[in-house]
Amino acid sequence: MFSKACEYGIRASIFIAERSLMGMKVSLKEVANAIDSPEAYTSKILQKLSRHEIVSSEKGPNGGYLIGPQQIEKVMLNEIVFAIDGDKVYQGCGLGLPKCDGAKPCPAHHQFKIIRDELKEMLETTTIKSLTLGLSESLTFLKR
Amino acid sequence: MFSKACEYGIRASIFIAERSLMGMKVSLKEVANAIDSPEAYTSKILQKLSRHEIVSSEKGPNGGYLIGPQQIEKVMLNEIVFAIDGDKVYQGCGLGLPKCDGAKPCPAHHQFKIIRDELKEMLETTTIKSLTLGLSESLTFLKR
DNA sequence: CTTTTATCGGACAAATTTGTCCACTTTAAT
DNA sequence: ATTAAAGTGGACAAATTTGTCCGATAAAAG
Ligand code: FES
Ligand code: FES
Repeated sequence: MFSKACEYGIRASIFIAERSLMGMKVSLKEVANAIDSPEAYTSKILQKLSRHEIVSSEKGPNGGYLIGPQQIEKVMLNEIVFAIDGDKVYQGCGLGLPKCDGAKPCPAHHQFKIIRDELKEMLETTTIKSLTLGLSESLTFLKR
Repeated sequence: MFSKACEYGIRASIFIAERSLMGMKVSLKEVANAIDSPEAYTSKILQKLSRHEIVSSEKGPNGGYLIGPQQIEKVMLNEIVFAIDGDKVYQGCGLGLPKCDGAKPCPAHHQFKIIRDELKEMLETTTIKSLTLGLSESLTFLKR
């Protein structure tokens, strides 16, 4: 569905959001450990999210990543997907034609459009914050 | 959503099915041309579909690919996806955890499960034959 | 039986994605 | 000021996916 980079990005954002809600910053090492991802690779992904102003980063001792109080209410899943994977989820044809185009559709356009529209709706209405809810009670997990 | 190989595989199957319904066989070259795919790569994919008994192949002069009269009524989209991409569509976690597992779910499991179940349902109930319908009237397209 | 035509399958090559390393910058603490 | 602790960013490496080449195999036609 998404690239591995995007999966890491979402998991990382959820973790940072959870800690930010508790008023904490987290280091790269903590993120990588929490979501079980390669540290340096995760760093690249967080840089991208930082440039897209989805997460904030602070350098120096006691630095780390966080999501500010205003941002945390607003960041939707689709922003992270868009920042990392671009618009291929939105514009891509299920059968691989250059672009999904209802005016010249592939044979499965109708079937795929239904699914894709629902996925889009889900991504656009799900906040990162809402995804942190089950974490502290161990109802949900960021690694296994 | 799917690998490129899988996209080629579905497009190829739809094309072969359309011709098979007209009682024709098609050569590798015709397939690759019809779906705008690299010939040798398409060959690998058709071999895989052939080994999974989704399409039939015949060697020698007047050889080519076809889908038999019984098969064409039965082949569903999900069989092609499964033959090429395996069960990652079915078992994969949306956030990249090793396996989607409701007993130890990722934070977005609920949201993803809804989408994935619908995708699964769609793939399992859509026949290749049904996807050929708009082709001859140029209502749908296998390449652009 | 030979030739021609087609798929089969293994080895190889290119491109993309994923992952690593290290020098650099920024910032806080001493 | 100096040092140590963090993220930054560029170059590189490994792995995976995508794509190519070519000889082997099978079958029909002459
Ligand atoms: S054209 Fe293929 S999904 Fe829309
Ligand atoms: S565990 Fe992540 S989608 Fe089910």
